[in-house]
Amino acid sequence: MQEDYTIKIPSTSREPVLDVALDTIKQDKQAIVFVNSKRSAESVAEKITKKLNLTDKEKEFYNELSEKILKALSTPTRQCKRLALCVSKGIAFHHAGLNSTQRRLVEQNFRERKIKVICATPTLAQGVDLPAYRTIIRDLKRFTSRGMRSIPVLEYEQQSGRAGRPGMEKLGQAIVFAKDEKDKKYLIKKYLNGDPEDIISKLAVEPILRSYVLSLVATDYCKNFKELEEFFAKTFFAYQYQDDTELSIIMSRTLEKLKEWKFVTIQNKETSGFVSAKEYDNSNNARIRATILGKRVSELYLDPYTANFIISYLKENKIEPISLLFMFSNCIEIKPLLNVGVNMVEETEGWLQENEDFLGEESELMQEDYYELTRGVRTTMFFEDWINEFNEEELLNKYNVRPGEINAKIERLDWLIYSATELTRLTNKDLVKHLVRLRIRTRNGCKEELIPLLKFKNVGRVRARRLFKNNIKNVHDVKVIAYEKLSAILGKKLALNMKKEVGIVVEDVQETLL
DNA sequence: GGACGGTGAAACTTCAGGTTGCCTC
DNA sequence: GAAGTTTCACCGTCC
Repeated sequence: MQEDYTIKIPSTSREPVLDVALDTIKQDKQAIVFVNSKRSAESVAEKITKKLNLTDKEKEFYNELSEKILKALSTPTRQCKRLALCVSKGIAFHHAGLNSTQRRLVEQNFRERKIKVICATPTLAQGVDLPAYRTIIRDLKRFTSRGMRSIPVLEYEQQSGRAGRPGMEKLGQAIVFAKDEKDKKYLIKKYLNGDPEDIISKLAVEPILRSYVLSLVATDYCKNFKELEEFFAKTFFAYQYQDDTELSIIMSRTLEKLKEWKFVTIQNKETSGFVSAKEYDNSNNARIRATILGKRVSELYLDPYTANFIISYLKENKIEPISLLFMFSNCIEIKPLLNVGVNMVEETEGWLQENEDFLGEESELMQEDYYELTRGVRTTMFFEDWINEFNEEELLNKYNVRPGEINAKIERLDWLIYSATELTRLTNKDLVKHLVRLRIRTRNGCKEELIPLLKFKNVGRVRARRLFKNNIKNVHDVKVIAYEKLSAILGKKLALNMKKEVGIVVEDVQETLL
C-alpha cells in the first residue's frame, strides 16, 4: 500500500505544467512531460526553456550537444533549430518527427541525466526504457476521428509507469491535472483506481485474417479447411468469442478471394479436379496449396489484397514514376496518408487535374471518398517531390512532415517498391527495371539523372548532385576527369576511392595520403 | 500625421504512432 | 475539444 502524502509546488507561472517541471529541475531531478501532440511537445519544451538560467559551465556542455542536434541533417529544418535551442538549456522534446540521430542523442543524454526534462508524445511511453523521477501527464484526452476522447487506462499506466527509477529512486511521482473537484474525482476513479481495458482480438479483421490464412497455407502448416479451422479454434480470438462460426464464414470468403487472385489452389482429392472455395466448404478435405506467387506474397508480409491490387494496377502498364507512386500511396500499408491542410487544398486539386491521365482508374474509383483521394494525392506529391530532390526543410514547409516522419514514410515506400518488384518478377518481367530505378530514386531521394553516380560508395544525392553540376554524369566521366579536379569537388579521399572503383590507381597521391 | 511596436481578444487551424523485406559500405 | 498560431483592432510612443 502506498503512503498518502501531499506535496506543495510553488506557482511561478500561469501554467501548472511549467511549475511542476521547474520544480523538478530545482530539486535536481528529471521529468518527462506527456502531451497529446507534437506541436504541444515542442511548445511546452520551449516555454520551460525560456524560464531557465544556466551557469557558464552548463552552457558550455549544452552548447556542444545543441550543435550536434543541429547538424543531424545537412539542411537543418526549423524543427532542428527549435530542438537545438531547447537542448542548449538542457530541455528537449521527443516525438516521431525527430530523426534517428536526434532521438538517440536526446534519449542517451536523458539517461545520463544531462537533459533534465523531455516533453514527449506517447511514443516515449511505448518503446524505449527511460525512467524519470516524475512523469507529468498534461493531456489525458486525445483527438480521434470521433472527436476528443479520454486516453485508455492502459495508456495512462504506460505513461505513469515511467516514473521512478528502479534501484535508483525510492519514489516516483506521476502527476495529472484536474480542472476542479469534480474532475479530480473522475480522474481518480477512472485512472488511479480503475481497471485497464480488456484486450480484444483483431484476428477476424479481414486484412489480418487474409495474411494469416495465406501464410498458414504457404508454409503447408494447414493443408485443408479443416486444419485451418482447427488452428483458429486454438487462437485467442476463438477463446474470446467462443462461437467460431463467424470466423469460419470470413475464412471461407477469404479463401475464395485468395483463389480468385491466384495465390492458392484448391484441389479435391477424390476427383483430382479443382473446386471453387464455395463448393469446397462442404468437402473439408480438399487440398489447399499456395501458388509460387502466393508464397512470395506471404514471404513479403504483404496483405494479399495489396499484392493483388499492385499486380492488377501494373497490368495497365502505367510505368511513369507518378503512376507508380500513386499506386503505392493507395496501398493500405502506406497509411496513414498525409493530411491536406486548408491551404493545401487548391494546390492538391490542381496537381490532380494536371496529372489525372497518369493515375488510372484508381483516381475515379476513389471519388466516393473525396477527402481520402486528396490525401492519397497529397502523399503521391510528397513522394514525387522527394525523388525530385526536395530537402527536409522544403518538405516540412510544404507538407508539414517532419524529418523523422519523412524517413518512416520513405522506408515503407521502399519496402513496398521492393515487394512490387519481387511480384513483378513473377508476373510481368518487363516492368522490373522501372521499379528498380524507382527504388534507387526513392532510397536516395534523387532525380533519374543521378542514378549512374549513386553506384559509387559513399556517394548519396548531395555528392552526386555536386558531381553532376560539375558535368560529371556517369562512370565514364569519373574515369576520364583529372584526379585533381575530382578531388577539388569531393575531397581527396573520396576522389581517390572513386578513381579506384573505376579501376584507376592514383599512386603518388595515395602515398602522400598514407 | 504617420510609422512603428506592443498587447490581447478573436478567429482559425490542427491534432500519436511502428512491425514486417533485404542488403550494405 | 483544446492548444497553438495567426490575424487584427486598438492604443501609446516617437519623430
